[in-house]
Amino acid sequence: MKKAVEVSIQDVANAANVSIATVSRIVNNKAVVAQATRARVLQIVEDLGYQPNALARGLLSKQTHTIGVFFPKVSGLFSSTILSGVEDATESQGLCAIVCTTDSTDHSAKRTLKYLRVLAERRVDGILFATEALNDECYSFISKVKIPLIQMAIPSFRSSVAYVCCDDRQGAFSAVEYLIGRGHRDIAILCDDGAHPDGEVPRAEGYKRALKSHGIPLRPENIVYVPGFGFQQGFEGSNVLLERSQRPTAIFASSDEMAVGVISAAHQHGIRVPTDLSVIGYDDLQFAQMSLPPLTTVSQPLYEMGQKAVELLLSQIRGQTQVSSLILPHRIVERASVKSI
Amino acid sequence: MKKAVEVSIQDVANAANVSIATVSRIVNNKAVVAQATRARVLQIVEDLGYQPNALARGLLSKQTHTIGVFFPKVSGLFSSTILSGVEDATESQGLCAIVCTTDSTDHSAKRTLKYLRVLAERRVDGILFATEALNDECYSFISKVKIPLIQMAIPSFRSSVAYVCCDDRQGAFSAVEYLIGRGHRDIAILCDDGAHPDGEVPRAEGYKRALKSHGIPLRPENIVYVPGFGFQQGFEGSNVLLERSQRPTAIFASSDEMAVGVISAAHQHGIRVPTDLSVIGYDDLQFAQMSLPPLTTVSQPLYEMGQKAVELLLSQIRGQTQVSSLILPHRIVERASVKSI
DNA sequence: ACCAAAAATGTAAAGCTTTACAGTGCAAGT
DNA sequence: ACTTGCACTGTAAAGCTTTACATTTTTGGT
Repeated sequence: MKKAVEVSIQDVANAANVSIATVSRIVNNKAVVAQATRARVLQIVEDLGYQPNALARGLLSKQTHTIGVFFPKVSGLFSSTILSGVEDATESQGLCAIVCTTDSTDHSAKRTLKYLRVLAERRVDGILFATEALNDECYSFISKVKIPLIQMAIPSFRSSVAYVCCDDRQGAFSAVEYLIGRGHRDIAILCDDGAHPDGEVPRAEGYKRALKSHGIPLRPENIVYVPGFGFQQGFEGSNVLLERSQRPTAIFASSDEMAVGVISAAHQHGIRVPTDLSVIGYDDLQFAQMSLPPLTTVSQPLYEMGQKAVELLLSQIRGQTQVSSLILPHRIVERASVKSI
Repeated sequence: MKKAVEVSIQDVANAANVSIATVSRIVNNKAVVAQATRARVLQIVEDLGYQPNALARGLLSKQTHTIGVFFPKVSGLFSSTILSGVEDATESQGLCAIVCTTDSTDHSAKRTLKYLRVLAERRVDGILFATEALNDECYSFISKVKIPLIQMAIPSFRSSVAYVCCDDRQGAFSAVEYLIGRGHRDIAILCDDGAHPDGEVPRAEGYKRALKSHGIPLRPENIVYVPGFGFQQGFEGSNVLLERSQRPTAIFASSDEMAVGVISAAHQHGIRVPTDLSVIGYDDLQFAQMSLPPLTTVSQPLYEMGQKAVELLLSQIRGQTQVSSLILPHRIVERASVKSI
């Protein structure tokens, strides 16, 4: 489908009996032009429905006002909340955001690399990378083509790439300390075994520290690793905990989804939450309020994270200079899934 | 930040001692070139890290391989599931998707119009519009600039714009019929009062028809309109139903979110679901499985909807000819929130 | 009325591709 | 040896802007 009539700056210039330079100046409000001319040209722009061609502009200015945003998957509240922040920020800054999904099952990062190539060809101004540590091949590509990059929701172990996230260790620490403050001593944790950039599991670390700092001995069987952050993982992972003779009084789940998995499993075992078992989640996604009982959880400011990431990226794009990372504060939001004992 | 070294086709041509035409031919695999030349040039492309400039390409070809995707908001499972389908389809077709949020509270559609202008300047190949009926100003803009357009998840009342969605009336009919089949007679519906393109509320229509076709008299107080599809609306809207002396035995909620709102409200009233009250939802979002009890609901293939919409859009882009709309099938997925009586 | 300076406008190049058309060189047919 | 045709490769235009620089017009001072 050939676009019907592409009206160009030349057409406007002809119709107005001026040169294209003048039209350009008027459209971009750049230099001073005579009032009369301006009015006339503007009228013609209107009549003809002239739309400056962003491609030609970008070709010249070497700026596309476009960024790419990567998520492992986009169909989930975690990603989409971040994306929402990103989109609001880009919109208000006059940028466009291209969504890219990395497909975390694809270990060779083929899809990511393909996207990266495409974005490089499109000369995007920058890239936001969420949740997943960047593999080496991808990273070296990005640094070769010199596209500004910010990581979101996960710290970067490469000093050359800035990030914005929360301190998971601290968040976990707070969560466990909260439980301890409510009188719990036998506390289990459900966490993802996914490899963190540092090779550790920060939420498990925070858990251990909280216990230690309160002089509570660590029962190794209270730490259960599961493959992922989903409902299913929470459900299955908690079964082993719930079937134990000496059941923990509280479970710290590494995500809200897992937490509601735990609640479902408990329900199936006839264990009441929070009467018989306390549960605390992580993230504070929308459905934390919607669960029964409403979930007490560690709130991460995901929306702001998206916004801030755009700001950081922008200052990197404009400033050239390496920008510093940002650790956003978490906080506990108390609802009804934890009982004091 | 000026991009450091933009290596162009000319650079490659120089390094290889050929003309840019030859390089272009090789890079695009267009015409036949000598084996030796091809190899040499390819090597140099590699060495120099040449990336063809998509802007220049687009300028010439008048195709950007980019589409814009509009949602009222993106931070919710409904939108993000559709988006996921869209993204998968675009990725596999070598397109990029720009996400645009319309901000449904903005009745003048200022944000939408701004985005539309931006997308027009970028010469996107097409536009996908989800969930909301296009207002007249936006529509006339789109048709003026002749950008192919497909609507998703909501039928269009303009014959010139094709759409892909489910039949809500039918879906509601199925839901209510399902309840009737389980012995329910006193069935309430909770639905959004938002203006539909046709000015009717299709899910309420389906509800009425189902009742009628089974000879069940309609109790007007069993239809409650609420402003929106959220948890809160479900919660509050159901209160009036639950506090009635003669409580309905089943509630059909127009969305899963509303349905879990209903369940929460019921819980607060000491009413057990499904023992004392049956609830059926709509959409089958991720948390329908996660609720307690797991939610029986009308499943809409949102992911496929996104995929199909891309296909439709693409055939409109390529084919020029007006494409036909698509009604996707819904189905009931039975979980545990409805009891037979 | 004339000149300098200021204001307004025009010219042309550059930015990077693709592609129609025009070569060039060589093998094969006569 | 000459022509034909083929396989390759090069030239240049076009696509749409922005902008440095050049040119024209206007203004205002004397």
